[in-house]
Amino acid sequence: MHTASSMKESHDPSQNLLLGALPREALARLEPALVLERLELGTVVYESGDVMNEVYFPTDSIISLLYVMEDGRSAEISVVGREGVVGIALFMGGESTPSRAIVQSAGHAYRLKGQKLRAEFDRHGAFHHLLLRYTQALITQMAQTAACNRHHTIDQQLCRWLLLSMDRVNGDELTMTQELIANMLGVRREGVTEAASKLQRSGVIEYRRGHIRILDRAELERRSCECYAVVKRESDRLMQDQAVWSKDSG
Amino acid sequence: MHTASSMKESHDPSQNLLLGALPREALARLEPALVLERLELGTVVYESGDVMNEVYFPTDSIISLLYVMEDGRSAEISVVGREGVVGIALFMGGESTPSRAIVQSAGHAYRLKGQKLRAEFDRHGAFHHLLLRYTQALITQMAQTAACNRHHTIDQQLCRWLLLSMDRVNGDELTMTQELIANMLGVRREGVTEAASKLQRSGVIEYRRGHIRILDRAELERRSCECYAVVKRESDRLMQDQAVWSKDSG
DNA sequence: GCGGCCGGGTGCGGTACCGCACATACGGAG
DNA sequence: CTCCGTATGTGCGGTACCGCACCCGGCCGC
Repeated sequence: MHTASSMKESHDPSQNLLLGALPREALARLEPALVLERLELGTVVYESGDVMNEVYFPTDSIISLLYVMEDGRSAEISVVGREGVVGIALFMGGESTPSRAIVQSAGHAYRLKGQKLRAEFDRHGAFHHLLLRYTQALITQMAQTAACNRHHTIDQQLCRWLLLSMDRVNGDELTMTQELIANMLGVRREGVTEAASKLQRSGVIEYRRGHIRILDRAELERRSCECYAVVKRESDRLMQDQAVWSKDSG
Repeated sequence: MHTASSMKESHDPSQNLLLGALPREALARLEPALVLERLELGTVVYESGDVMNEVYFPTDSIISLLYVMEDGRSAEISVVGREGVVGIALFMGGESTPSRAIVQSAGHAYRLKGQKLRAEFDRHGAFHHLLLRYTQALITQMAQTAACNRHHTIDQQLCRWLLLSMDRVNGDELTMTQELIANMLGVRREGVTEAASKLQRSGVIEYRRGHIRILDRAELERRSCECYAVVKRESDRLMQDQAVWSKDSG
């Protein structure tokens, strides 16, 4: 009874914000091809260089796009939740990317075959418009990550990362180890431990063996680098006028 | 007489590889609207947040996309030369980005009004296809930059950066100060000085007050991190089958 | 040919992070 | 309740880079 997930849940494609922003007709065309899927923590959705055959529209799961270097070190380049879609290379035309997509927080996503995706994309209606705008938001996130990696401390980046995750999950608790976070940020686990215990001592968060609860979100935002706010603002700007398009033809 | 630029030069839109890959009819439609422009070192093509009104197709100039943070520190997130176009937000639908575009190496570019760009883009032919593929290549470059910023040393990154610049310029000489390079990489000028003088002592490059000449490209590639090769390989993959499309309808 | 400016060289102390080694303790499985 | 795997805490020496201060000297303009 400590989480809602033990209760009966209802699922609907429009819980994903991209799908939810589509006009009725467009969503109706896609709906028969959307397959609800449960994604467990750590599942690799795409491996670097794999040819993609489908895309995923998360609802309550979070998927990280991770770069893995030759020596095994890694860095997260962006994170995708209900606001987005994993597998943009399928409509951008590349069929694969050199990054890995891995489930960072267990949950659900709707899977869509590449062929169906492209059929709707190629109608050049709301779906097309929406996916390109989302891609631009994703680009902003990657660019900000690049700059953030260069200039900001682990303390700041941990705050940014917690905020990005919080925005994509229900409730105020995240299920993930510090080791995992370290892999995402591309830093040592001990560095995350230190940063996290500072936050805990200050009463900003509270954690125990793989669970993190946010206690003071405002303070978290204050301690974060500007990168969180910049990405959020730009994402909101790019996605806000979906409503306008939803009224047009699909 | 120390550079070729004092001689009579010929300019043609197809010197830009994206324009050059277009089928005849498509290029013919765009050509009347393409304006050749000379871009001087340091010119700011777009400022962060500016509404874009045109895009630029470089021929022999190089334009850097730079993130500038609140405290003034900066980091290059990608670089665009004759293989690409500056201003993707215009066709992706966002109209602006939070990054600055600045001329990193003087030269020429063809300017195209946003309206004309969109008209051709919205025909959903070769131009549309080509620009989306290019955008994916750009995304790869940004992602690699993010990871590179996290894990690689200044020495490695300087090599990567020199190689990326060399690929976009005619000849074996670059005109740029170490201060400028430092801004691009987001590091101290002294750090670049040290890395560069190591390369000079080893006979890999040779420089004097704002001019860098590459003497041993193979060695430069050896000393670079993997990031250069990864980006190059993926770029080539994404752009190679332009020819296929050029034969189809424009 | 001379002065000044700007690009580059060098040294110094400080810090953030690394890699490693090992201690501790939570909390699920039995 | 006990055991044990694994998540987390901590310390230590090393390094890459930072910010600053200052010098040097090529090169341009007069």
